[in-house]
Amino acid sequence: MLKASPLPRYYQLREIIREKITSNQWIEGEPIPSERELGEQYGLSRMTVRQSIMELVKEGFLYREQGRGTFVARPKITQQLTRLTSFTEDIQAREQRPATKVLIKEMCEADGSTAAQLRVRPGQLLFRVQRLRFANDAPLALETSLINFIGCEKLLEEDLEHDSLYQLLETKYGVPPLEAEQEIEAGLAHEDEAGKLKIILGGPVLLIRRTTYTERNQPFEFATSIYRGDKYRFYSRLTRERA
Amino acid sequence: MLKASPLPRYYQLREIIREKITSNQWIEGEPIPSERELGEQYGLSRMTVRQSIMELVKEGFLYREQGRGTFVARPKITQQLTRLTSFTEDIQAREQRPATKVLIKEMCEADGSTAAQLRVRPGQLLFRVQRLRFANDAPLALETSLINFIGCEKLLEEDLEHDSLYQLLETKYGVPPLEAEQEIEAGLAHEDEAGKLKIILGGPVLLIRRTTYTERNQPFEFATSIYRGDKYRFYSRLTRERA
DNA sequence: CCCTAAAATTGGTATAGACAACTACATAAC
DNA sequence: GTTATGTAGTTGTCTATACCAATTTTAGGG
Repeated sequence: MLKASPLPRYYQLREIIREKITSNQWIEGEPIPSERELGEQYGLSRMTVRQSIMELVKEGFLYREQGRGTFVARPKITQQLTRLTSFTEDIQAREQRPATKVLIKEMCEADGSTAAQLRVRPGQLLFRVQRLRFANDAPLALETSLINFIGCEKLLEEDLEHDSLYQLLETKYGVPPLEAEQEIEAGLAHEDEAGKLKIILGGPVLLIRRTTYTERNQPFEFATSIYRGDKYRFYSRLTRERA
Repeated sequence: MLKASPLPRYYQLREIIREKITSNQWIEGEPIPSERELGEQYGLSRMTVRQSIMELVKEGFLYREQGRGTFVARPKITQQLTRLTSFTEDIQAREQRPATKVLIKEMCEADGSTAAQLRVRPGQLLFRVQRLRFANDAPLALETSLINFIGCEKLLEEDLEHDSLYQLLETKYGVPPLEAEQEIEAGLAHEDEAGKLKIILGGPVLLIRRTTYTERNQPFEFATSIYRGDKYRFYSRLTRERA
């Protein structure tokens, strides 16, 4: 029987199952106990067990076949790399060592397109930070973030080379990043970018534009990043409903 | 009261709600009826209504705030462009006109890395098709697919310039594409690719590798695509759990 | 031995109800 | 006027149950 108070039961069971999978206690391709069995084992109703399992199916850890059972899926890269994460978390998930150098940190006025993305009026004061990002001491990306929320000017005081911006926003400012929309395209490094990323002029780069949302579906960040094409891959997972 | 027989009730209600949103009957930022209200309206229990709503939340059509209600989200590009789709469906969602020219269609033997991806032994006979993909009559991508399933050699007889491969696999061959894992990186066009895509040598391109899975988590396709960097953007949506 | 039919098992859908956590608003107390 | 407090309404969690659909297993019959 799982304890009731701190975290929801379906959450606790989900993490227990996730642990069984990642620690290889439950073997790839093999069935896990049925919903009814798990319910009995942990003293939970079938619907609660079901919620735990369905979330892990959506994340790609399990797959189900009606009438057959629930099975452990082959480990996938995307299980680790498709959550909304900060640069720090992303690079650590890739088992590299992240580092950051702040190039610009200032307040600036929103131009037309930025204002539209962040749903503010043009001219609104935004916090702007440009950071050069490193992985294992090699420059990997040049990232420019424009951030808007009430009190965002306090970010000027923060040490963004050693503290994670997303961490600060979530814990100290009450602006948890919950969702993001990204677009990715291929481009060539211009002179300034090539110099900062230490690649040749015209080298391949990934251009990423991200709008990040917090509670109430409110966009608070619009970020433009340039990643070295030879050192960074982007991963994604797609699903389709059956007919 | 929704009818019982053909499709699940939560599915019917989900599509009703989706329609209310896309037709602007329910307004962006405004609350939709509560779970209990919807249940009463359509003769459904609260948990059934909840399932419909939760799926639309995951797709980005709605967002919820505990204690406040469920609200219509601002329309997002990713609502249309992050499902696992065929090239045809993808280009149509972007409101362009797709076309295809088949360059190679043959059976070939799996090399080591392909065999690992598709979980077969090296030397296994695979169906291989290379297609040049067009949007609005301009070349957009060069795509090479390696496909493995029992009877895949029958694909040699198919007209892959006018029929959708995924459509055929799902309806005629019993191999529905259900999930895919992709990796994306930036590169430069080589001579052969530049010629076929009608871009200059060294132009920016997106390199996409996709492994596609069908029932029982079985990989059946490994595809490598080269997209023109100046004409194609890739979209994705990321989410994060709250702390 | 093989084939068929029935039974058991599994996930899929759906219901009804309960309480908790949270928000907004009205009301009362200060 | 301002601050508590209560109340109603909302989503979040959880239970217990029932039946359906698909598959596997078992039992039986040839």
